[in-house]
Amino acid sequence: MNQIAQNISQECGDCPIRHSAVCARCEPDELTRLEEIKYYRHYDAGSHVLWSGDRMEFVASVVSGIATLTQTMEDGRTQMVGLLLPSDFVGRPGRDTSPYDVVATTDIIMCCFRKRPFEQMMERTPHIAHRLLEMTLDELDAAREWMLVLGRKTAREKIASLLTIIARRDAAINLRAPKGVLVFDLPLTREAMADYLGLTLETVSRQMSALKRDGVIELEGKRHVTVPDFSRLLDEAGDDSDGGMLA
Amino acid sequence: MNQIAQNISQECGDCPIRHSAVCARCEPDELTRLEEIKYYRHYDAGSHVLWSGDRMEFVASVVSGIATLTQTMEDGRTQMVGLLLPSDFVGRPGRDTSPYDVVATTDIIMCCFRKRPFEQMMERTPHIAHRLLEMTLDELDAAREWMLVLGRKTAREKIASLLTIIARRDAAINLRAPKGVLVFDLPLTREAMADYLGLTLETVSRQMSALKRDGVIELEGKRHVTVPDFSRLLDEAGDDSDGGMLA
DNA sequence: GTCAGACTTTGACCCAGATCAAATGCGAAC
DNA sequence: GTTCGCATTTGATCTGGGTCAAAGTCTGAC
Repeated sequence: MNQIAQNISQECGDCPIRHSAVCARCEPDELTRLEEIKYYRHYDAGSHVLWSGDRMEFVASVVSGIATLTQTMEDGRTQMVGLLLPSDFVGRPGRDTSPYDVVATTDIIMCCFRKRPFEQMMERTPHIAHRLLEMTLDELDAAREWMLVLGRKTAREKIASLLTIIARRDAAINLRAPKGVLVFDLPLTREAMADYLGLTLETVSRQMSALKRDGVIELEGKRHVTVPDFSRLLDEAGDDSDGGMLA
Repeated sequence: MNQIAQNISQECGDCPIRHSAVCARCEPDELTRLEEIKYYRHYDAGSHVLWSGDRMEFVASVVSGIATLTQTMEDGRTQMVGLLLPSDFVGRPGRDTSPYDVVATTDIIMCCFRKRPFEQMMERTPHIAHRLLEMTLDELDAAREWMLVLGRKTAREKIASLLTIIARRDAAINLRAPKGVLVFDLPLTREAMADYLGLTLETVSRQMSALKRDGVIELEGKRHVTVPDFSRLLDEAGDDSDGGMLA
């Protein structure tokens, strides 16, 4: 299941998420102190990072890979409430049980900090607290955006909205503007997409087929997606024409 | 429309939200500095505090009354993404246009801070930044809880969930435990409830009638609600039996 | 007291998406 | 290369909640 990660002792200075994670604003000396309390951890695709109700021993940043935050009702209905990408933060200072299941969708590496030392450090270094506030506000905006999707959009618009988000993220990683032709891989199964969108996997599949039939997307295999015209996809998502802006 | 509030110059020390708003953690001297940059503002029921896209000149705390945060699509579909109760915070340091409409549901009084001075003050007083982080994390949890409601619950469960929230809040204000018999007034119209729940007002009305018929609630007029057995209501909401806990 | 207008309830019907069921890939293990 | 298991697609049917329409009901203004 979960092993202590490869002993490639990484230095924060070389870290791929150095400039976007919770440590983004830290000065070199602060980074040094963080390095003392951090450790890496690897999780296999499909394994649980945290179970809802679990005691959390640490907070962490996703270094690589993708994880999901989900809530499940007693009868098994589940709703994804967050998609964790590299640099996203897991856990809440001052709380010690997780209200959500955190599941690795792909193999992931997490940069973990034991909770107590991290909390102490947060009190002493405003750079961390400030960055965490900023990230939390971004997540809150994203959650509210998603409430509109869940509450008011049709199945087709929901799918298009999700594709839009993934396409944007992918473009951002590759330092390209999200417009024109875009190509990316879906990091989620149809079932995970359904859990994100409040749909069934059958409906997800049907709407993917419909978008393909209508030329909004092209599929190669199940996961490899080409968007011939990003603005067309935006229209399908029902978003404001300008497409809004992310942080 | 909006007038500068009654000139009852309030002192922070006597403020009803003194211990739960963004200023909750402030020391007396910090409060003094806040008092210098704050001003009260009154909005009539039904009026807009902010329009989506507006430049925000201030951030603010709700002192009394209820406001809503909503998002609207071009074709008019709207989704409420936040319910602002006394002590809740409006606005985001570091951003200057509102992504949402903020509408006063009842007459409200806001304690406003001009943005620039507030931001400067936040940098100097960690008590404010820390409290704001805490409040934002709570809101994020609430938003995620709401994603489960929007994505996976039936209309009846949605209504019961909303009633649960309002009943809990009301019990908290009156310093009573949320259990047994509860009585409160609905602060929202059927349409606002629908916008919150991702339903139509007709469905809201039908489900309210159904809950009444089934003895889960009693109605006196349209707004005055009696819950004879809170645990029954919790069951209807489909929440975990323990009812979860709020901050 | 009554009138106008907004809010709410109720009914009839319809449809998007759920449910149930069966094929169809498709990759990993042997 | 065959087989097993899983993800996905597709089809048939059902239904919860939406839509359209018509009554109530309440409140505040006069």
